[in-house]
Amino acid sequence: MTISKTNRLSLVEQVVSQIESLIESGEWKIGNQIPPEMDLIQQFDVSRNTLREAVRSLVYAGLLVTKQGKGTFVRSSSALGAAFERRIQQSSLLETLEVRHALEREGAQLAALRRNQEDIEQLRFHITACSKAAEAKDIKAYEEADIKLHKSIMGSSHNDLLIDLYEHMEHSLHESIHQIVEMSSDVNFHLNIHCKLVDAIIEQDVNRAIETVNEYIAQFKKSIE
Amino acid sequence: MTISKTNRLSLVEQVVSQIESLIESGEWKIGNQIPPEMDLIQQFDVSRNTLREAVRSLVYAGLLVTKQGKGTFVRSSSALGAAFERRIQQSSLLETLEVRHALEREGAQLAALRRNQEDIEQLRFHITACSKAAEAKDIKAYEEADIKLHKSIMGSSHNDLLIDLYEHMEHSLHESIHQIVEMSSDVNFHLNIHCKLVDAIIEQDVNRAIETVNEYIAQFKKSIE
DNA sequence: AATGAACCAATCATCCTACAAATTTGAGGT
DNA sequence: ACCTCAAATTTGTAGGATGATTGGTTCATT
Repeated sequence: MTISKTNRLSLVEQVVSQIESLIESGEWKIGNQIPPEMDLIQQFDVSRNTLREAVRSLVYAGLLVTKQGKGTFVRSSSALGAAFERRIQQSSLLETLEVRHALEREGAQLAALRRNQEDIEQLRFHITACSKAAEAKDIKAYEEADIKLHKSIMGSSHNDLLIDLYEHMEHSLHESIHQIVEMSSDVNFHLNIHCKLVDAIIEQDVNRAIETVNEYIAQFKKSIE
Repeated sequence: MTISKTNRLSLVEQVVSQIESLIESGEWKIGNQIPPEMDLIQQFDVSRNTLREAVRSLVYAGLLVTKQGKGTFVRSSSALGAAFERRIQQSSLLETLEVRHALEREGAQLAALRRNQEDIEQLRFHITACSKAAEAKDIKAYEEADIKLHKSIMGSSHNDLLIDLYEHMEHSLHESIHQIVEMSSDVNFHLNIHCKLVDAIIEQDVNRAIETVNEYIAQFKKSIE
């Protein structure tokens, strides 16, 4: 016995797979509207039910989003995001922060090792934006710039899986950054630590980069106790 | 403005949500068969299409699995698993290893801080199992014991989100552990490092725990270069 | 010309019936 | 006891009909 068990893919699974390919290959670009159901029914040569089950699966996974009366649009090219965000919502702030610590520490370490000239320019640009926003006391702008800086650091790690995971903690990031900026009346302290981190990454000082991440995560932790 | 945008949930989304609750609450246990479509149609008072779209979404997410002619069964209680595994499959071994590093470093740190008496017993049990398997030169048993040890360490962190993420790297874990055990003819070195890590966690020596993780991950990295 | 009401077209959402395919069950014959 | 095959159960696929939402068009009123 023990012949291949799940050898046959259902029609729905085949359609799902094809749509995934279309999205990943960039043929269906993020933000764009995909053809209406009727067209896809003909394109894939399946019934409406089959197509809808496939599309609905990808909507749940976060790759597509449907808007009644308007159409269906490509939302993301990775199914990891929606699941991760859903899971994060069920977690405490502390748990999420610790996972952030895990990802940011690794990200900072790798960034210090691998950052190239382009990364350095990006980092300098975003840290300058943070600085300006802090000077102008524009809290909202500071938060925005801070998030972009964090993403830019993560991007300098050149590890797509890590980047992907971090990307989808953005909502949680917003929350915690907002909280910390509100609580600590001293934005400059926050800014200083980030400067230190960017310096360490640019100078490829791995240990200092890691220690700096540890430092500001510890600060966060204290503030939510 | 900022009036509620997506205030209305579609029927399918409502059914999905209800099924998720049934699974998470344990009312539908993992491995068990769920009621047939016809029963669910009556239970949720929706059409077959609507119900099927909901079920199909959860199948894609990895929570359910359907078998034509037999029924639908609960596969997992977390949607993160399937998405994460799918994403990992597209990643290189190096990328995955670095994410493992991120999670294991954080896990070890938190374990050293939070391990309780029960954790200590678990850790001792699994490290002993590793030891015995190494003595008996039973590679397969060693790999099994090693994975259980790693999970046990992660469990000692008492961070459910971290545990959940790590849980679903198991397949990747298998691969890399197999590879490292095969390559390094010296299993004792591998075992020793793990003993050191467990010791550090039991003694609540945070820095040594982190350094030990760094040490064996660096070893892994060398081996796949 | 500006406004707004009524209408229309496109698109997704839901429901319905029917049949196909896979699996299990059980009746009936040997 | 064993085999055969039909029936029942369950998921898979097809196709049609109607409702709901959105966006745009037309057109009369001001």
